[in-house]
Amino acid sequence: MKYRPQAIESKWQKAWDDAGVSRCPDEVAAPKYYCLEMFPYPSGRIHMGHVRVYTIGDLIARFKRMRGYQVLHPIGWDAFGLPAENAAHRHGTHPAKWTYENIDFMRQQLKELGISYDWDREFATCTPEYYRWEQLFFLWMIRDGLAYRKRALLNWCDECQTVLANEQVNRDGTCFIHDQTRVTQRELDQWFLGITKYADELLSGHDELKGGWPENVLEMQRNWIGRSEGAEIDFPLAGGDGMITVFTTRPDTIYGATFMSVAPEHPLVAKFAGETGRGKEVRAFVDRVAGQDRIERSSGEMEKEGIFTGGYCINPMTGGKIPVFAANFVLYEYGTGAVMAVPAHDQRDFEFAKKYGLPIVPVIQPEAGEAITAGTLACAYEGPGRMADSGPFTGMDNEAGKREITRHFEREGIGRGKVQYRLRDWGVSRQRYWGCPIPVIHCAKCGAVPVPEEDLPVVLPEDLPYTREKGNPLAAADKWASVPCPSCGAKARRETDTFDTFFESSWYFLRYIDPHNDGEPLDRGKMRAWMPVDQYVGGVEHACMHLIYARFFHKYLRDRGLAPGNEPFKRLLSQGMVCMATLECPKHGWRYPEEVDPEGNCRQCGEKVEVGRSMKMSKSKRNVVEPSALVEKYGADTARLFSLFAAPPEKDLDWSEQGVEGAFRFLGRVYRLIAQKEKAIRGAGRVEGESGEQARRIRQVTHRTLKKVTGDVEDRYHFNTAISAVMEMVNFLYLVEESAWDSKEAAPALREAVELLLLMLSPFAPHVSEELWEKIGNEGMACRQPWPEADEDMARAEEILIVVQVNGKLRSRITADAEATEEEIRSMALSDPRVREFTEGKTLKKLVVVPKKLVSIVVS
RNA sequence: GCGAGAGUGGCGGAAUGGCAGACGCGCCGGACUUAGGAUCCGGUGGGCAACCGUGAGGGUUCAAAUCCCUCCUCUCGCACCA
Repeated sequence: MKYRPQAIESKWQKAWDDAGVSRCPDEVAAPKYYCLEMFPYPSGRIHMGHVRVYTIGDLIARFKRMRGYQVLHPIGWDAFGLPAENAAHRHGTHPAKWTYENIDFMRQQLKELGISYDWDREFATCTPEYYRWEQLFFLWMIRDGLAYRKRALLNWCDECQTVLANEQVNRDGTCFIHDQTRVTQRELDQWFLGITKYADELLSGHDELKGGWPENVLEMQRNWIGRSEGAEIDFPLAGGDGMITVFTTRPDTIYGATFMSVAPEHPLVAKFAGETGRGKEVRAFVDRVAGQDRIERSSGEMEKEGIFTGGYCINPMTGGKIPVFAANFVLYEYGTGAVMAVPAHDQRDFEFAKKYGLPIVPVIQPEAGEAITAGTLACAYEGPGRMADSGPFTGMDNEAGKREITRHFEREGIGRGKVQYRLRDWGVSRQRYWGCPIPVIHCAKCGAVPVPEEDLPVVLPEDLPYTREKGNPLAAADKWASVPCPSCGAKARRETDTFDTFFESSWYFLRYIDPHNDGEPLDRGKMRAWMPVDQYVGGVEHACMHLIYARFFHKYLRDRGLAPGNEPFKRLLSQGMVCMATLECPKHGWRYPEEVDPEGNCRQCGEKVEVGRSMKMSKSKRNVVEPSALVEKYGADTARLFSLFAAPPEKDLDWSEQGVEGAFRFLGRVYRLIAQKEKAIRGAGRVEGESGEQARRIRQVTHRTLKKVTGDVEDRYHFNTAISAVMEMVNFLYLVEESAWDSKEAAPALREAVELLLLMLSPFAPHVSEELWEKIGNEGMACRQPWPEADEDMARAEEILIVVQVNGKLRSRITADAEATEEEIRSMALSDPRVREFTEGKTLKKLVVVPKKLVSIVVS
């Protein structure tokens, strides 16, 4: 009767596979449900984070299948990426070989977990069958003006020999992979996707996602997109041609603009400095600021400083001549790289003005309190108010003033209303080998020429010797790169950059619907049938990049008539990280398990090791747990149960070996309970009609548990409490007396209890549930049974415990008939002896009856 | 600095304004046993008690872990955004 998961699990994995329980036909024969977890990067082996996310997804998929949905639950591999190249450098292998070997290994690991994927739909993004279509999308984007080429300042890592996204730069200005390498700025020709064209819709689309997506993810996306409304204003240069254009959210304060701050990189800085003989000083400042890199410059703690460039411009409203400063806090990439400075109403400008002795002119007066003057201001007044000293706008409410002044700019042709985004267009070029080739040919005469559609795919040559230490071997692959220009036929050269790998992950969820279509990327009919993804599960670290890029892609493909609906992911579950408490030695800092002896002392110094802070599992911290070892020791069901039980899905999960033991013990308990009673259960009849008190009690527990579990899984996604409810039910069954199992009276109720227990457990711990389902003589597989409906009448209690409070303190508990009226409960409470002790001789002030819950009495 | 989230026993966590600490871990005790680190059963917030207890302080309410205000700490995201 011992629970031995290993034999059980391989048996049922094979049986499910043979029966095709998770295969999903294209034709939708029942309500569809598309359940998707973020696909893995094939880094070598799966880690606990994978176990967690795929277990959550599988629980939902299996539950929905039992609920009668036709569930699409696919898996694939996000297979292009830098780690493959790094591994290739280290081990002298080829990125392709490394990747495919990892996929084979990890596929096996996922299968060992019993995750119910439709493996027929599996694909890896590094195959031409997949990436050919994104090359096609890219050609469309060029044609639609959405993809364009731009010379741009970009983050550059010398070690990677490539451009990094802003998000790939660490806070300290180092590369996210090589944290010893400083990221520098480089100007390069790059391909960009015009994601900002969709900025407004990426924001307004949130209305559709509310309720289905966690609020914090929406908030992060809002901040990421960073919409601000304002105006662009042209400031003419004093005594010369040209102007400086600024963006401001406060056009109402323009009469108070007393100087101008521009980014040190702004071309006018050098111009002014040269013209006015301040070149040396200014250049020294600019060089110094350039040495502080971009991340540092925008890091808050940095001292705000600037230098007068020698130039002036004209405030177009006051006509005043105002000095132009180069300032380290102005970012060349944001807005226009120039800011009109209004020290009276912007704290940063205020500080700057104080530091450099620049005039402060208040132009907004608060409605209440004393009028502000330059002399009395201790800090900038950034609140609302009435405009002052503002020509014809004086006296106007400042919000109305924003609109009126902007209208005035537009009439005069000196400015315009503008919406500015923080979001920037997506640079997709990477100087990497292991990625999807950008389908473009560069010709000396014709420029960048798109590869004709009929010549797609541009296949990444996988037979290149992978020997270069740095940079992109594609750039050295002359044989591959030399081609005639498609337009003029002259000798030309392929683009040797590849796409950012976020390109692949931006549309894979669509391809799963039609993964083997070699005639077109997506089939419109199937898209309509299967989109959107009903439930997407993944880590919160993708809140901004992947989830915005994917939404953007989906909207673009929608505009091309390929993808239906406005949003690809209806519901999102952001699961927390898997963490592990670190062991801390007072002398040596954190240790990992093998550095600590069985008595809990540091092997190096013998000091007692303490349990330290919980940190995300990662190789670098050396606090990882190998899922395979876990499966080998305890079985997949235990690994799954533990990761669902230890924490609610959206919170971080603290790894605990003892917690795993607990999950294993529970499954053993279920196994023994049922295996021991196998015969009795097989022999028991079915519940029907009225039954005795014991049977009723058993059925009540069963149906209450079922109700709770169904609600927790379906509506609340509280998987941990669903499991605890099942545990309580098992504890209850252990306490049912032995004889009941063989009694004619109670045995049918116990049989029902066991059957429903196994069905409830099936999405959580599918293997052992299946085994026991078979053991007690049921036909068909547990995972294919419909999810049982709780019998409300059975679940209802006939007697209810009601608590009684006197003056807010709990004083007594009474049991009342479930149907008792408020009046009856009221008098029961008042006559209860325990209650009377506290009310005797006092006046009743108030009495509240909460039906079926409590009575609250106030006396004095 | 801005934004979001969190803070509950020795630990992970329960509790949709209504019995704080479900369930699990750990610990303690008992049973069974040649033996137990297996299994089964029981106990387990603090306090002798009245009572006290959900980061601290205030408020709303018959009733607050939950709602409001102030503050502290932690995590995450953004980071001088004009």
